[in-house]
Amino acid sequence: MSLRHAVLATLLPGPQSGYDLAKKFDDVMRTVWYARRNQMYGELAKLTEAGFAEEVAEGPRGRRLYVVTPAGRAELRRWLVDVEPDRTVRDETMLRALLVSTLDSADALKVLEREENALAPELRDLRAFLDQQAGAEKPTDPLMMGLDLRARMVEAMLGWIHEARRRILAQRR
Amino acid sequence: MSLRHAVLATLLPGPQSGYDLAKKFDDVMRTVWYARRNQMYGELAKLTEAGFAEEVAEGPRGRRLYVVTPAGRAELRRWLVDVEPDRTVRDETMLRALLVSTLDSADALKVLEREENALAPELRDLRAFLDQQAGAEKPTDPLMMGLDLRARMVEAMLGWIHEARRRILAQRR
DNA sequence: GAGTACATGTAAATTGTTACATGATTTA
DNA sequence: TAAATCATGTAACAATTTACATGTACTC
Repeated sequence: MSLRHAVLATLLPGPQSGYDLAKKFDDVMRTVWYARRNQMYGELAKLTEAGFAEEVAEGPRGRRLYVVTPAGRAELRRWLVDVEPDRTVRDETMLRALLVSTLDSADALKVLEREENALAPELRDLRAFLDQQAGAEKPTDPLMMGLDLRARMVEAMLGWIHEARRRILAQRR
Repeated sequence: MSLRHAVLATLLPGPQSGYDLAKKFDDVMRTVWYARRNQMYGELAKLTEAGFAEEVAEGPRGRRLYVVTPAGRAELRRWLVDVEPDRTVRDETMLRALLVSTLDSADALKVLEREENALAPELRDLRAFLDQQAGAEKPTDPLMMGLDLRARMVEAMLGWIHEARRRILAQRR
């Protein structure tokens, strides 16, 4: 049940609506803990009921703004520091990578190329953004740290793709 | 719905029971697509109903052995080659890494250290196994390729942890 | 005034988790 | 013969996905 804490942390910077959070999940959280728009509203309701968030204002178009309560901050800290992490993984990209080796070499190379074409531009954009932000005031900013981690992950995946291709081509002869 | 294809691929090498598959998911698939023991039985039933697997024998203790049918092989290939991958991620380790920056520096360093202590031995074991297997006959074996990918991912995460620690300590002064 | 983006939800179906139930065979 | 491991499942609950429903404010 990590969605609760992902939402709590995303709400931390200040009063935001479910819609605002959904956008942040699409932009920043997507590569870490994906969630759909309609999950936000349910989670905000549960968070409010539990006393970890509260509604502070209503804006135009029925917009409801929430903030994290002190109890919510404490809960987030408790979860990060005291709760033993659930290290189980469910990553379709990795699963597909693993299963590529069940294909014949032509299919395998095709699939690997598609992955590379999806990941290479992402890494380029990440690197460009991070380089541009280098030397900024806040090097420990969650966004910066998160994007740096993502860049390292994508780089590792691309390195693996090159190695996989090399092995498949070597075995062909 | 990747479980279906993860099970199909795991069943590929030959006749196996739900129990056998569960063990493989615990050992090898754990770092890619985790699934519980009791999910296997349900998935095998669905796979059989869909014609992608079939029961071929009964062993001792009610052990039921399944194999992948030709239709199952075709389905696995179709999914890998023709179905656009779902690249959404849900990774608690990455989520926690991102949220570490919401903590004060003492807590953050503590949490980073715990992660490092969990990952460093895993990487050591992976490297030892891969080095030992280097030069084996089957360099494109799914297990080898999967472990190589996992090693690269863990390495990337450890690199990020060191960078995160460096930034936190630098900001302290 | 039309189109776009904003904004919040609900219902049904699927997938995954937790807890429990049951019994067989092997090994010490 | 007791304990460990093998072996399959079900029921209730929680999380997630998909599809739908509804209406508001801004911008051209």
